[in-house]
Amino acid sequence: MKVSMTTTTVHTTIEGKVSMPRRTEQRDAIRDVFQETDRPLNAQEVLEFAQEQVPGIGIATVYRNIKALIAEGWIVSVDLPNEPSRYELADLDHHHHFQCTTCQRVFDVPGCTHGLASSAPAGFEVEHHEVLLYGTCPDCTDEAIV
Amino acid sequence: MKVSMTTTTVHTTIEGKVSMPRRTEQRDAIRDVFQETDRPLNAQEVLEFAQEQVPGIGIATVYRNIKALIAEGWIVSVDLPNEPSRYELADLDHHHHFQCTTCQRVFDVPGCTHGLASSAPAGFEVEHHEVLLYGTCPDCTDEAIV
DNA sequence: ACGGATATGATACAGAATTATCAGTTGCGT
DNA sequence: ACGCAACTGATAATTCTGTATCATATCCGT
Repeated sequence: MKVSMTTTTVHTTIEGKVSMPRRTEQRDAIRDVFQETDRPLNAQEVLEFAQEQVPGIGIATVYRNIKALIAEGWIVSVDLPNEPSRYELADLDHHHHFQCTTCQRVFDVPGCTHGLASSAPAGFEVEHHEVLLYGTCPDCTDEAIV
Repeated sequence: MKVSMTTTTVHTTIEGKVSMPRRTEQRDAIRDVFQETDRPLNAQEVLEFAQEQVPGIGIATVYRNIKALIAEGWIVSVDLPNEPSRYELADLDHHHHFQCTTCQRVFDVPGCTHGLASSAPAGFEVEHHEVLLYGTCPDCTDEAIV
C-alpha cells in the first residue's frame, strides 16, 4: 500500500515568523524522478534524470533537495558498502536490495526472509537487518546473450 | 575447520630474479593481531592492537601490510555501509556480520539463512549475498544494566 | 509590478580513508 | 661484517562524497 504523504516542512525565523518552502521547477523535477523510478538512485543518477526535465539543473541543487526530502521524511537513503548513498521513496514496504555486478544499478527485492533476528548468537539483540544480493540483472543477462 | 594457509608471495624483478618478502616484527605483529581476534578489524583497530606488541608501528605500515595480506589471500575485507573497511582471516567458513549500534564493533555470525538466492525476482541471477544484522552486543547490553 | 527572502548554479571547501613519497632503518644472503 | 634491496615511519597527496559559499535568479505575498 502506498500512502500519499504530503509532509510539509516549514522554516521558523528568529522572530517567530514561518516561511513555506518555495516551489521550483528543479524541486518538482527531482520529486518526479523519484516517483517515476522504481529503484534507488544516487545523486548522479538523480541529476541525469532531472536534467531531462530541467537541463540546467546542477549537482548542488540535487544534493540540497535530497537533503530536504530526507529531512521531511519523503525519501530515505539506501547505503551499500563502498557505494555512494542512493535514495528511494520512504513509504515502500519492507524489502531488500540487489546490486548488479555488471551495471552497478541497485534494485528493490520485495519480501523478506525472516528468522534473521534469531540467527544471531545468544546475547546479541538484533534491532534491524539488511540483506544484500549481488548478481546479474535481467538487462545485463540479456546483453551477455547478444 | 581451519586450514593453516602458508601462502608465500614472491616478487619478480625485471631480470627475472625472485625475492622473498622479509620477516619484520611489524608484519609478525599484524599477523598475530588477526589470528588472536575473532572479529573483523579496521586499520585503526589493527594499529592499536599491533602497538601493544610494537609500540612504534605506524598506520602506513598497517595499511601496507593489510594490502599485502589481502594480495596473498590471507585476509579478506569486510565492508559495511558507511564504514571503513574491516579485515578478517580468509579461511573462515561462510558467515554473516553483526554490528553493534552502540560500540560500532563488528562480529561474525556463524551460519547462513539460505533460500536467499531464490528470493530475488525472476530474471535476477544471484551470485552471492551479504546479511547484516544491527543491534546491541552482549558487552553493551551489560553496560546498559550497570 | 515590487521587493525581499529563498533557491539556484558554479565552484571552493571539508572530512575521511587510503595511497604515494622519501629519507632513514633493517633483514638477510653472501 | 657487508651491502643492498625491501621495509618502516612520518606526512604529503589523492580520491571520493557531500557541504559551504556567494553572486545571481526567481518565487510569491502584497
